[in-house]
Amino acid sequence: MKIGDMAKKAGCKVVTIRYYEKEGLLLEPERSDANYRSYGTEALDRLEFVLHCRKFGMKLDEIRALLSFRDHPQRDCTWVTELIDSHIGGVDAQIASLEHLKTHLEELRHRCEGGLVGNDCGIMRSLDAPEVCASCASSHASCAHKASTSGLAV
Amino acid sequence: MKIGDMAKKAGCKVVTIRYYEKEGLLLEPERSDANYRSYGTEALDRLEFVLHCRKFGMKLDEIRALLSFRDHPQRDCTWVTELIDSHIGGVDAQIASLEHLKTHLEELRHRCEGGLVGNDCGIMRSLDAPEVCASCASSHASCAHKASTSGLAV
DNA sequence: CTTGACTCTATAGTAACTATAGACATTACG
DNA sequence: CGTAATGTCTATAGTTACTATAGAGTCAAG
Repeated sequence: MKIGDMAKKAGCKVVTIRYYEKEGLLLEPERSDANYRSYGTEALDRLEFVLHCRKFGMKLDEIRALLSFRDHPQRDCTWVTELIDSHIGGVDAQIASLEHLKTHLEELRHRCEGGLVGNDCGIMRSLDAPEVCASCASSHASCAHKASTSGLAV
Repeated sequence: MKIGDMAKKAGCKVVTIRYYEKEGLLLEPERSDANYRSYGTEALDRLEFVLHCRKFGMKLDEIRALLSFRDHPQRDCTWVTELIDSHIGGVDAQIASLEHLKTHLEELRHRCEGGLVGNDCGIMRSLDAPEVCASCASSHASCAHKASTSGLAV
């Protein structure tokens, strides 16, 4: 199986496979006479594992750890459940933060119903000096987590 | 006002100010004899405008456009409301995607209640070959938007 | 046999910073 | 007044998970 075939089967791009290989997530495959990568079904399984993990929002570092666990299953997989738990927590925090942001954006949106002159636009004025909302001023509950990529879907 | 003072007043880091300057969001300030940046209140206002926009999740490119609108207010600010609207849409999509991801993570989490042996861990098995969920298989509704930074809070 | 599709490597770019290094300036303390 | 801590300067590299590009070699179909 050549790299393009595997990409098609796994539903990812060719460059992604090469990238994962360079990152050490995928093993270096055999090469053909023409130096083309040649894969078997095990390599495809491994790639799909990685892609599934990505869909669950895991970072490459975390996937690296999961792969080594997959390669050498130890006694206890407690840390795997902890990883998932912490992911759920992170997703919760992101959702909360986005909900909060949304209320602010909607508030901002209602400052201007369009067509107003620029130097009297309510939105622009609000961007100059927005009111502080209670939950923004007092707590940092919704600001707790770091920015991270989202937009992953299963 | 030196750069550190302004950073303190605006609540951002010194490096961020220098970065925004290099990106053309902030004007190049006067310099002291020792080549230190020296700012007035206008510079602080502009910085705060930028930071407010960032809290609303806007990209530096968008802020650049808003700044030039701020500098030269034209007749019509319709595009500002459109910008906000599209941001609200983006946030909605992100929330939907994260909610969807969360259900999958929770589903995954329940595969293993901890303490199981690695090579029979339900989570690991699911990562090898997860079931396809209806909304994942059929539609790409929740996968529509690109990954982007979130975690912004006002 | 040539044309188009596929593969290879290496490098640079993306977004919005963060971190580091090395040098100079200023401020506080004793 | 000296010195040590802090603040400022520039330039460069690193972060994440890819994406894009260039230039060259390989393969399959007509």
